[in-house]
Amino acid sequence: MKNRLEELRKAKGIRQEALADALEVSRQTIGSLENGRYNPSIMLAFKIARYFGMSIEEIFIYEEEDK
Amino acid sequence: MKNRLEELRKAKGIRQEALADALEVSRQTIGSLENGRYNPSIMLAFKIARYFGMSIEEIFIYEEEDK
DNA sequence: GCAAAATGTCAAGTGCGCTTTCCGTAAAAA
DNA sequence: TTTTTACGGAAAGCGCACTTGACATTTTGC
Repeated sequence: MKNRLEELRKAKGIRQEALADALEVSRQTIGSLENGRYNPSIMLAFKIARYFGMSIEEIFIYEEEDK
Repeated sequence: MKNRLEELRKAKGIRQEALADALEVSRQTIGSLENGRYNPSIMLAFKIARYFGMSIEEIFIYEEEDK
């Protein structure tokens, strides 16, 4: 799964830490999502989508081949 | 988080086991989601949405308060 | 060039999503 | 009544999402 987190965050001109605070998660979680180390839980995905005023599908790109 | 899984599954007239097979998860996972015992991972949410031809937001209803 | 700010990343710990296995119950079929 | 079908639910185990903490590296601004 790919995502547009880094792109969207930079478009807002905020730091990882500020986004983390707004979403009530740790800075490491934001960094890990941006770098694709793991996928968000669905609750966090909803929070992120709401924060950016977009749908989950617009931010997270589902890719078949999973693993 | 609430979801419309049971409603959508019944509208399709299929059993929990058939849905589980289609989504490549166990029957217990479907039952647990329908009864709200836990939330799906975002990968499973994407699979479910694709299976029903709907968006994640149309199937899973995000609710603030939770735990 | 230097210091501070922002990000990358590792390690250890907690909790949950999902699995397999097993048993209980209700309703329909026989 | 007995058997079969569909669902509910619990227990144990595994891996991943997320945390705190610490340190390394890159980027920014003076």
